[in-house]
Amino acid sequence: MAKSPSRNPPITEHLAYLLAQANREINRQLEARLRDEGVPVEQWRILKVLSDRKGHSMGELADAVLLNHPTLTKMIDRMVSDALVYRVQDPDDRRKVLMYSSDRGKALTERLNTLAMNQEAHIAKSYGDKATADLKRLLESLIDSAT
Amino acid sequence: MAKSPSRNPPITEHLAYLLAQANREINRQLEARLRDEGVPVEQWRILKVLSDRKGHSMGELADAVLLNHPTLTKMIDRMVSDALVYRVQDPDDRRKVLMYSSDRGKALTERLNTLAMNQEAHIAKSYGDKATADLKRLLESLIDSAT
DNA sequence: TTGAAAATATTGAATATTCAAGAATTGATG
DNA sequence: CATCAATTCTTGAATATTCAATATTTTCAA
Repeated sequence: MAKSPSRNPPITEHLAYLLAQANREINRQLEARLRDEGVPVEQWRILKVLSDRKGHSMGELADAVLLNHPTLTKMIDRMVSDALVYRVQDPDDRRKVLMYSSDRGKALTERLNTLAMNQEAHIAKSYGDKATADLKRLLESLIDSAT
Repeated sequence: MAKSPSRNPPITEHLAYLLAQANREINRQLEARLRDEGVPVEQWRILKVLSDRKGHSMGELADAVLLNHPTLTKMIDRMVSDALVYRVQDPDDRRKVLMYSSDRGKALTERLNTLAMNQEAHIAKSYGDKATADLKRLLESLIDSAT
C-alpha cells in the first residue's frame, strides 16, 4: 500500500510553520533596515496607517497593525512621549480616542517608507518579480479564506 | 503620466505585512485547536522535533522551533516540570545539553499531531489543495532565498 | 601543553506583552 | 427617562521575552 502523501509530515512541512519561519526572516530583515531610524516595525505600521491624515480610533489601529489593545495603548504612550503621534477625543463618541500623526511623525514616516521600499525592492530582486506577486496574491486569498 | 505600480503602497500591500497577517491568523487557529491539550504552539513544535527520538541540543532546538536561546531554556524548564521532556548532558561535548521526549511527551505529541493535522486538512479544504501546495512551495523558496 | 578564544547553555535584570478588571460613555429596553 | 448591557480604552498585576553577563567546556595556536 502506497504511503499517503501528508500523513504526519515533519514540522517543516506544516503551513503554520512555513508561515512563521518566513515571517520571522522577513521581519528580521525589515527590523534591521528600520534600525537606522531606531523604530520598531510596529511603530512603522502605526505611522503608515496614520499617514492618511484621518483620525483612527485605538480599536481600528489595533486591528490594522496586528496588536491587541493594551499593547497598542502602551506603544502609543511611548510614541506620544516621542512626539510622533497625538491623541484627540472623538467628539462624536467620547469613548473613542482618535490618533493622528504629528509633523515629526509624518517626516519620520517618509524616511521609513524609503527604507521599507528598499526592502521590498531587494526581495523582488533576489526572489523574482513573479514569485513575489504570486506569493502576495496567495497570502491575500489565504487571509480572506481564513478570517 | 501613469501611476507607477508599487510606488509607496499602503501597508496592506507590503509582503512583510501580508506575512505577519497570515501568520497571525493561522497561528491563532492552531492555538485554538491545541488549547484542547493546554499546550502553546511552541511546545508542540519542540515535541514534534524531538519525536525523532534522537537527542537535540538546545542550540539545534532553538533554531528549529524559532525561539532564541534564553526563551527556549525557560520554556524547556516548564516542560521538564511537566515531565514532557528531559535533559541529558552530551557525553561527546559536555557544553551541550541533549533534549529528549519522555513517554508522557510522546503520548501528548501523538494527540497534538492529530489536532494539527485537522487544521491542515481544514485549511486545504477551504483554501484549496492547489493553492495550499503553491503557497507552501513559494514560502519554502522565499525562505531559501532570504537566508 | 598551556593559555586565549570560541562555543554552548543558563541566569538575572530590564523590558514588553497579556489577562483580567475597571472607568467612562453610549445604546437599548422597559 | 432610568437602568442595564455593550462598547471603548486604559491600568495594574502576572507572565513572558530579551539583552547582557556568567559559567563551563572545547578548540586551537603558540
